[in-house]
Amino acid sequence: MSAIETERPLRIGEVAELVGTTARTIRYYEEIGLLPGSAEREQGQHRFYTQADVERVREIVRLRDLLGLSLEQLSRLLEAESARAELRREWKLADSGAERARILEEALEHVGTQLELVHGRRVELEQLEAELVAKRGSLRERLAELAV
Amino acid sequence: MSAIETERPLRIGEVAELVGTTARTIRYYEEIGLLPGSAEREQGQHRFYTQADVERVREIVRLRDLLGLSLEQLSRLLEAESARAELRREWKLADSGAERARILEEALEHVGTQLELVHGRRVELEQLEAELVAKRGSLRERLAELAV
DNA sequence: CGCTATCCTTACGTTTACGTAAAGTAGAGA
DNA sequence: TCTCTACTTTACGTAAACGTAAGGATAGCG
Repeated sequence: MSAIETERPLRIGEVAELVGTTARTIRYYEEIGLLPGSAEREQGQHRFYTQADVERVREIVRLRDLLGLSLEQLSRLLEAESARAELRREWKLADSGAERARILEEALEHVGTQLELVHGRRVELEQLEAELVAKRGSLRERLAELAV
Repeated sequence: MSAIETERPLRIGEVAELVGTTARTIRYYEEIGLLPGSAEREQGQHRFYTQADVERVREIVRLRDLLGLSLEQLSRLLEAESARAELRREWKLADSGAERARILEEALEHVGTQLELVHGRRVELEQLEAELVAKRGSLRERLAELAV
């Protein structure tokens, strides 16, 4: 998986295609603060993205599709990610172990929040699936009984 | 769970409260064909619901919240339910075993469709959950390493 | 039979999550 | 340096899923 090319910057259209969405959507997500939007970009200049950015967009789309949250709720849930990006920067500057521990603990909490939500959803779906399986079983039974 | 009272007909407001939604939503679902809407009701008369109707609404809301489908997609998925209600009526008239077998088989297929979708969703969520658990694990590890 | 709460229909309003069009600009390659 | 494509911003459009308000009718109770 290592790179032939050294992180060629991607344009918004390429990112969109890679992720399976549209440029408009990516701009929109930036507009509402779901995506960061590089600070050193001035009016009119093109947006450029790294591979990490692509991953981020991918994750957002994934969560959007899997959990049924509004983008605002998703935004709050992803303070996690936004914060983690921020923390990664801080990480490099932090020298004391205590500093680093604090950063890791925050990250842990964020992941915990996400996990709770995802776990809850999964359990609900599992429950529903079980009920459907049961229903199917009973139908099959009745069908078998008819075939005596 | 047996009844003190014999199926008192419910009004739309009661149903809404029981399910945790609004009367408007129930009317809307009827409007777009997601809910049947009793045929023998004339212009201006109140809607009345049975306990079975409540269950149906509950299931719709549940599916709406758990799967991220549009109401139209949900509608198609629930041809299942609508059809099954219809089939239940037919059931009482059907005398030949072959007839009954056909009805059961159709029901089975509908349940199968739903199950496929729900199962797929669950697997995706499970995958996501696993990834999050892994992430948490790695964070914990790094945190422990700091504390040596 | 009258009262009142809840319902009815009709219709316009609202939010979310983008789509789409227009007019102009940036940037990679020849 | 020119050119062409993919980008930029601005702004209006839209579909889905209801919310809400108005004006009037119904159903159960006393």
